[in-house]
Amino acid sequence: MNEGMRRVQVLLPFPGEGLFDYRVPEAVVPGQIVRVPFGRGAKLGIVWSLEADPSVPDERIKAVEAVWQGLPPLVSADRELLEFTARYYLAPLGEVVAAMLPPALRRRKREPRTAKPDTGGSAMPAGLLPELTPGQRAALEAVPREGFSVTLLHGITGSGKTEVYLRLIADCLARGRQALLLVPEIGLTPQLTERVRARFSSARIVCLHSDAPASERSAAFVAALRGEVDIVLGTRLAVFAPFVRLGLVVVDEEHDPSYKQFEGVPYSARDLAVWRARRWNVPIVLGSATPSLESWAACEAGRYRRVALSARASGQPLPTIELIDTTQTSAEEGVSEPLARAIEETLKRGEQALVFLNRRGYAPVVCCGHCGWVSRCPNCSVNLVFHRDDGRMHCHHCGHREAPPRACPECGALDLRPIGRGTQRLEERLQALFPQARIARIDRDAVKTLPQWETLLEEVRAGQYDLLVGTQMMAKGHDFPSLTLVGVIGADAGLYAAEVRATERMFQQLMQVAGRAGRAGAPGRVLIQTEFSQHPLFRELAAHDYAAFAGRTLAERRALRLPPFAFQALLRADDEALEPALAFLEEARSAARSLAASEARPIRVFDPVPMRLVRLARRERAQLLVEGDHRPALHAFLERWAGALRELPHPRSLRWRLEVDPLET
DNA sequence: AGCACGCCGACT
DNA sequence: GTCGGCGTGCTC
Repeated sequence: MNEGMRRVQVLLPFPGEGLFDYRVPEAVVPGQIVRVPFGRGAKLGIVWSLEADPSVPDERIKAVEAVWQGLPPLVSADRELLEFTARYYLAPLGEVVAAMLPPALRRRKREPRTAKPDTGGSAMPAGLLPELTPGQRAALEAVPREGFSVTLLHGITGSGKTEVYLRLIADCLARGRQALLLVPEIGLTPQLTERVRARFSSARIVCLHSDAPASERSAAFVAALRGEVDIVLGTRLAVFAPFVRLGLVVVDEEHDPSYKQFEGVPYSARDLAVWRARRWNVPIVLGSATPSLESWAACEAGRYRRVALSARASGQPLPTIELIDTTQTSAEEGVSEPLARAIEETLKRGEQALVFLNRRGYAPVVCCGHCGWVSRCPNCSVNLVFHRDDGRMHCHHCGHREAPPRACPECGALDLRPIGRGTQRLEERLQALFPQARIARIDRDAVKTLPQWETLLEEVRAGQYDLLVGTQMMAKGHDFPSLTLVGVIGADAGLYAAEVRATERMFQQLMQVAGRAGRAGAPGRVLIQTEFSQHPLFRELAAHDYAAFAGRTLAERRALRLPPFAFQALLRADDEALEPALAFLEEARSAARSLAASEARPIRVFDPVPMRLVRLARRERAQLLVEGDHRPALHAFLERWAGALRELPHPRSLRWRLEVDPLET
């Protein structure tokens, strides 16, 4: 081996473990960013260990192309974050580092130039700060500024959680430390981004999210690695942003399912954020009006602190929430008489109303009135949704579209009807009821791009619309000053669903959408149409009593040994047909049973079953659930099981993946 | 993931 | 007779 060179292990973004040996100059330390020859090309990697793998002969070892000396090495806490992620989610390390290194940076041939000496300076808040409410002041006093702690900031909508985050961040920056602020979706929170920028106008802030231009992501990563950043604001992928002096982590809307990654390594950014805060020994704040039951239970167990903000910052009362029993009142074309009357009164007062229906399109299915034929997707096990705008039937899962047949393909009858209702049909109905009203429909079909969305939000705020029809896009934290009425249609879907988290989701969504009503001026009113007005969920919702909902639901989960009182992993398999997928899972189950037998603590291995949405994009899907009451024990089992799974033979066309802490089972 | 090599269909 | 399909195998 060459003089002055040593052999080290380099971690590369790669589908497997990604650890390869290279020769490097003596001075190299772990964490250093290097560019290495790989195959015919080259890759960016991280010096991982000074211990090389002796089984690879020296003559096969290449020398690194360049050590990017201008970049400080990734600190050990952040290297350990990658290792933990790989271990916890049973993913190869190479795939995890691929989630961290921005693609544009990986493509770079040369090291990025040393940055302009950016004035970090004071980075202190600019201008006059809003006066804190007593609740906010108490919350700020309750959050420790040093050492690891998890605080659940349970603040009702409009209670001023953001102001608490901003003060904590200011405090963190004042101590010369960096803050990480995670948000569910940047696109949906332009207001938060603006507020952070306005408040810390002299701070170095980077935004990290998957829609950001590649070069921007790359530059943000480099700046963060160099410690030339005060605040990292971003979506789930920002949980991997490198830090050099992290001082605070904030996860806004911590219950939001978009913290969960589905493609690639199936990680939960919220959970990793907590791990990261612990490793860095810094406080983390999880904020939500409707916390996840996981976090709520952690408070009950004394692992997290809970701080409540229970009054609106404006002093406004919470909206009144009333139910409309649709078994008693007919809801013609979806809009009941009491709701129609309430909308009319609202419009008369010159205020805005929102009707929430979480189903886009015109009608969820087209049906033959003669033989009962229904429009099915050829690729998925779902009905095709009729859309009025292009007059075609759409699959909301695989994107398939087709024109509706003139006559029934089964019986030839000329009696095809759109059945049920989506936002387009609701809009039509509302326009018929209120011909003068200016209606905006807000769903993914009407709002396709971020600029479009921002323009529309602006127009709504400027009062260019009287009546809004929207899906869950509408539910997330936007302020509409003259919106005083919210109507909810078709809220019952989650109520008796088999999904463990269906009611939790539904409660969260209803509470979020209810929070849109009456934020600035007049008091808000929420009307919910339901067939199940006696369900306790609605009583709790009407009382704005999240604690009651959480307490009742957690008691149910405890009794049934469901999460968060059990830990789960889900093995999914898909293939062109269902049988091979089930056969693979059957083998996997046998392996699991024999491994589980030798575990000290019980591991429950369930039967392979077809997934609820069994066919998706021409593939048939099945799954197998395993559960344990003790997380370390489940993990010990999962590690052994994952090893066995990799040895299991299966047809080439079959794909499988193991998901730890699945959100949906 | 890239990017080779490697054996079977329609074309300048 | 070639150009090119993507199956599978490897990368320190």
